[in-house]
Amino acid sequence: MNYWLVKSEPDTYGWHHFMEQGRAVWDGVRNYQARNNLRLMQVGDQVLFYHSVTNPAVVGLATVVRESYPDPTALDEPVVANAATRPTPWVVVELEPVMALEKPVTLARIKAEPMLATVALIKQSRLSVMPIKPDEFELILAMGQHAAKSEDR
DNA sequence: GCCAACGTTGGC
DNA sequence: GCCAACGTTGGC
Repeated sequence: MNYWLVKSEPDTYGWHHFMEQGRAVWDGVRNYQARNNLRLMQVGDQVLFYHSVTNPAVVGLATVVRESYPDPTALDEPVVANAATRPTPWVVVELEPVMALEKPVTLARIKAEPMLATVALIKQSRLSVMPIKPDEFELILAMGQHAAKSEDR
């Protein structure tokens, strides 16, 4: 099993919206590195759901329920002239929520944790779909389940 | 609202 | 193939 982190702006598509829908087609990714990561996702992989821009934090856990297929929202775009023979290069996966974290793991806490200094979230702040190492994943999840810490929010 | 970092585009 | 200009993302 692999572990990932996906970003979404809460004002555009937040965790609560995701929970209400119960399932999301993760479309609109238009970055090759992020696309490559989508292609590697397998059913059952665990996905951290991160809110960017507004109160940046990991807020929930999701899982992959359908592997990558061509992004239907890309078909209208003038990406490829010969669309008849060459499909869009962009893909989607489908995700379902597993649980909300008891306490959001803020970007500030992630940055303050030495063991998380190498996560792509920090090193490559603009990447919207990134792999997470198992140890890092477990730590972030644990940080989100410990209601004790009082220093933030 | 500002700005730094990054990715993409297009001229040469 | 290089690089400047430009657009976008995302933290603060």
